[in-house]
Amino acid sequence: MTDDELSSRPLPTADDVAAIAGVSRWTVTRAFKNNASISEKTRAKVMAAAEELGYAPDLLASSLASERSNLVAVLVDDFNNPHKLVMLERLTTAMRSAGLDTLLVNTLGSEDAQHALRNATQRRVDAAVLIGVNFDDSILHAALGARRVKKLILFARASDHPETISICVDDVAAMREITDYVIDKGYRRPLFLAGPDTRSAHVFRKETFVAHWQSRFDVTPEVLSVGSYDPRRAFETIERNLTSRRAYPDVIVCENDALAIGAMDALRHALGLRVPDDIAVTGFDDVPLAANRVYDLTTYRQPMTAMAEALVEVVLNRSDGSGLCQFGGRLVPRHSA
Amino acid sequence: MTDDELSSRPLPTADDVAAIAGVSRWTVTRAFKNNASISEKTRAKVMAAAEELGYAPDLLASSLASERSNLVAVLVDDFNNPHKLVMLERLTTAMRSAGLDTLLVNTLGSEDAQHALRNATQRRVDAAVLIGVNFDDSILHAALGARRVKKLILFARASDHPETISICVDDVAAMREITDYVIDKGYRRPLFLAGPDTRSAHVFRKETFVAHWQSRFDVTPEVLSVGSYDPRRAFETIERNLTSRRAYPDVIVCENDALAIGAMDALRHALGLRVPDDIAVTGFDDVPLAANRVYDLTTYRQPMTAMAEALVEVVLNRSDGSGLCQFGGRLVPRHSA
DNA sequence: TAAACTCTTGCACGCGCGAGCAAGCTTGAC
DNA sequence: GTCAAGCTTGCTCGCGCGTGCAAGAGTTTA
Repeated sequence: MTDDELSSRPLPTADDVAAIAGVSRWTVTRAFKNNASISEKTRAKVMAAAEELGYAPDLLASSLASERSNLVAVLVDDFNNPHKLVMLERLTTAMRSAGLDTLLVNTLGSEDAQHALRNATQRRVDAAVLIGVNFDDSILHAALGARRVKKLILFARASDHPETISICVDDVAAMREITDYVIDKGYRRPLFLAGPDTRSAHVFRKETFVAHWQSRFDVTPEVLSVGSYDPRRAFETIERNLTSRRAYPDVIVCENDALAIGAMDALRHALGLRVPDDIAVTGFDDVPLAANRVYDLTTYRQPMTAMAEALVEVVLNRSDGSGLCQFGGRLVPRHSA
Repeated sequence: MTDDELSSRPLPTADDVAAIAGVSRWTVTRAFKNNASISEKTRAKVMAAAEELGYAPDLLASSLASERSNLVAVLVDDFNNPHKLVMLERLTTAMRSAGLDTLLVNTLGSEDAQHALRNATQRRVDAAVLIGVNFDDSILHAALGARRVKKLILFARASDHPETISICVDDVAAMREITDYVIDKGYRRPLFLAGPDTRSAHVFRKETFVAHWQSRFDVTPEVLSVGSYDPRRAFETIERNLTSRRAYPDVIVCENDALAIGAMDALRHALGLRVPDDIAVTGFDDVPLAANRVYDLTTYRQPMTAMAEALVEVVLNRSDGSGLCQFGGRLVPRHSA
């Protein structure tokens, strides 16, 4: 058959396949479904006919007729952090091998999350995954209150909201490990560099660091807030804050790698200091750039693949989503601290 | 009404809204459609009822009933290049404001593109956008031959395939501009660092550079191939290739920023050279990191926003997709060359 | 005031498939 | 050979909305 014939022909449906295979339409449906009650012989017959026609089930019609769409919305509000790309890669990989498709939703600024969420639910997504940073209580409430989204999952972020499912590392354990590492290395004048000040959906790294350091030395470590995870703003914050000082900290513990990289750049290029000789730096996430010899950043790697797989389990209802904030990661010691 | 009431109730349909507004279901549909034949008065009435119920049209059912899904698949095969994040951000922004949703498809390695494409078409996407690098002829043929995808768009990449739509900068003009810039700066011993060797869907930067340099000096510049856009591999390639040399090039012209950054790292940290004093470097793309003071990379910025908007026009059939590979970008001179 | 026109509204039918039940078939024990 | 039990297959009805046409309402012109 020629291209022209193909182009003018509508896509084959289950009826077409059924006609060729000599079975009913519903048998065709069963052939494409796991655990369906169908004999191997007829399934083979159906598959052969499907192959011949180039048939593939219409997921749209399937979603409409059933309660499952196998579509998951992933909402992202921060495209500046390269770590998001790593997350997207892991998530899409895990989801695709489980037959789940990804609807990527850009929340276009913090005020837009509600629209984004509504938009996603109009496509009947089975779940919405938030991998952004600026999602606060009002958004969670709106999303859950209206019941427009079946499942709300926070990825790599904790939440105390009871109807939300969080999948993340045990931030407390992780940050304690970093703190102890820094202390073991002999640093005693720390500065904690924090990101945005979100409320319910956030990380507990700052609080943990402060508390743990206090418990070890009975002094409250200094905290500096950048307001976002933008490396450029971290650069400016460090530059502005440190230039007028008489005494520098000896280590800057950062809430994530984006901040750490901005901080290192500021230390070296704005203040003319050496890392780690003058001031050490630690991060969190282990972004690709952290392994770069320029930065060689001591950081903490989250078990992203395992977390993505856990997310799939939750979406498929094979997990109730409890106890998913206890993932253990791995401290990656490098040269920066 | 309580949360419980809401949770047990199915989502409102157009029928529910119609009942409250005292109109027919089709009038409700019209109220949500632009350019529909409906009076302002009834539209207001419908909207009030919809607001009351929290109704939003079901895009799934809408897609099934019509020939448009307002869904666009974006296929990505390379999550290592941070530039992809910029593209995704621009694309999703432009598409969402045009009412198009994004299906993010990870092609999971080069052999998987066909499955990915089929997967996308099962959701009736209006178009498939390829922003990867490893899409070659066989994939384009399979996709177009089976007619399973209505529109195949290559973003930021040229193609000579007649049934494919390319949206990209004029690589020839861009690369000539870079070449002339490098020449004007006085560099005379160039090395071109190329990425993967894809066939039909690729950039013409290498060819243009070679041809243009030849036309200026009548000598063929040296070309080194990395095989991918991975900065680490660029690092290794440069390190391995330059260490055993007696004479260095005075400028390395890279096919994109990822390569340029890997090359700069190798020059500085593996070979102990200074950039640009010993060897200058240029890139292409203007990734966020290029503006970092550590790299301060001379590069070329593609008009990503305009390109994303052009893509939307193509998807919405407001453009036939011709002449979309003539976008003009901007050379961004920085310190690296 | 009637005719002609435009704008607005309602409706039959279909998009492709799934849940759940009922009928047909096979198998094995008696 | 008979009947119950299990397995396999077919089918009715519906998911929520769009297309295209026809009827109704409103407006203008002669």
